[in-house]
Amino acid sequence: MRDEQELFDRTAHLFTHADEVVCAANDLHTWATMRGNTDLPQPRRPGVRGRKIYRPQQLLDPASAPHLQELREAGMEIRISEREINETIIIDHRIAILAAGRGYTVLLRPDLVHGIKSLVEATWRTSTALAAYETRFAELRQYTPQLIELLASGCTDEKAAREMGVGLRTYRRRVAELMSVLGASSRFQAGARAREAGLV
Amino acid sequence: MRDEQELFDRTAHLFTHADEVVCAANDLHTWATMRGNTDLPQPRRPGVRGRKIYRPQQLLDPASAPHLQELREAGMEIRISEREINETIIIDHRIAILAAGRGYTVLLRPDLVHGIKSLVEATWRTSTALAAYETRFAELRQYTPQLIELLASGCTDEKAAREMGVGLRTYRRRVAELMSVLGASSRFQAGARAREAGLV
DNA sequence: CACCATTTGGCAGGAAGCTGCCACCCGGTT
DNA sequence: AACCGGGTGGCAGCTTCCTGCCAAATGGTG
Repeated sequence: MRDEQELFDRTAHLFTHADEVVCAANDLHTWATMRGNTDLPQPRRPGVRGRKIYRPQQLLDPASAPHLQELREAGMEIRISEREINETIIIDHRIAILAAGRGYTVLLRPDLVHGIKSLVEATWRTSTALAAYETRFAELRQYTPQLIELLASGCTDEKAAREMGVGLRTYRRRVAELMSVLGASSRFQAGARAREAGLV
Repeated sequence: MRDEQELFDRTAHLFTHADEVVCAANDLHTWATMRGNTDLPQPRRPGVRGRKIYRPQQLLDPASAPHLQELREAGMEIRISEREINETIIIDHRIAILAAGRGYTVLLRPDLVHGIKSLVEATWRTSTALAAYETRFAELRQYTPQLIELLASGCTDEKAAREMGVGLRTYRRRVAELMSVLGASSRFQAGARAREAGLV
């Protein structure tokens, strides 16, 4: 298929009957169009499972916030992947749609779909729930990157504080703050969670 | 294709001319057979890049050690993925081979291959270099899962040591050992790397 | 059993991390 | 000017973490 319109026209019926949809997207654009035409995966029927994988950039883009909100309200599970992902949709374990160049390819062969599905599932598992990101990260992202980088570099608090031109007390205060935000009670835990959240 | 033999017969020439091979396998069996018939990806020509992704189980299986050794000597890059992966080979960005059920499928369409490749690359990136594992992981794995779990739980060393029925000194020794394996000089860093390696 | 290597864990002393207290500086308000 | 809320950072005292040292336990070997 050559463009989104064609994809949309020919797959809309698949979505309306789907019991399970997994969808990975590098940018909102792809599915935004579809959504713009008709709220595609929505309205969703109860008992239907929908999952989406996005990239962190989406969270920083204010324009996409409403869309995410919409999806969440529709009961979608949303995760964020730090890794580059290929645009992919999998429907009911039976149908796989891959973005290829600027067209799309629909795969139906069960064995192929299964293979692709297992790859997507792997990405899903290594991704982070949106909630873990969003909750307090938006406001955190402004001043913590350097802090986390220093922490992750493994140097002592003293060096780190000097590095960011701040007193030891202040540095530690910020670490404590960060840990509280991450809900961590040890630095190891904090490190794990930071990494989990893709902040490292 | 229906079985390994057929796959082997029909793809051998691809390997001998390949400049880059990426390969993911859940068990050695798949490619072991091929290797048994003729040292397949080997002998490898200089300048050729070969990458393989395995599962941690391989490291525990003594039978596979020689094979891994062989691959490494052939200059293969080997990584370990904590995640379930689908058997996949990608040759020169042009050809993808997927295991499907008990047969195999060879894909040639550039767009499809590219899509699959990006998925495999994502898995590659989230995987851990064999070296990081093997060095001391084989023997470490017996008691580190619990250790990491305790560390990640955020409790103090004292509680953790009691929890795993071991002296405080021993517990800390193990933590130090783990950190050394992870190449971390702070617990935060260790947490981040452990998470990165999928050990959490 | 005696002998060895390895592992364990208590102890001690030091390094790093944590936090309450408080004085200080700064921009905004009254 | 006096006042105030918020961020800063030195200090002190405490907890936690780190590690070298060594004695005791453990587990094979000869």
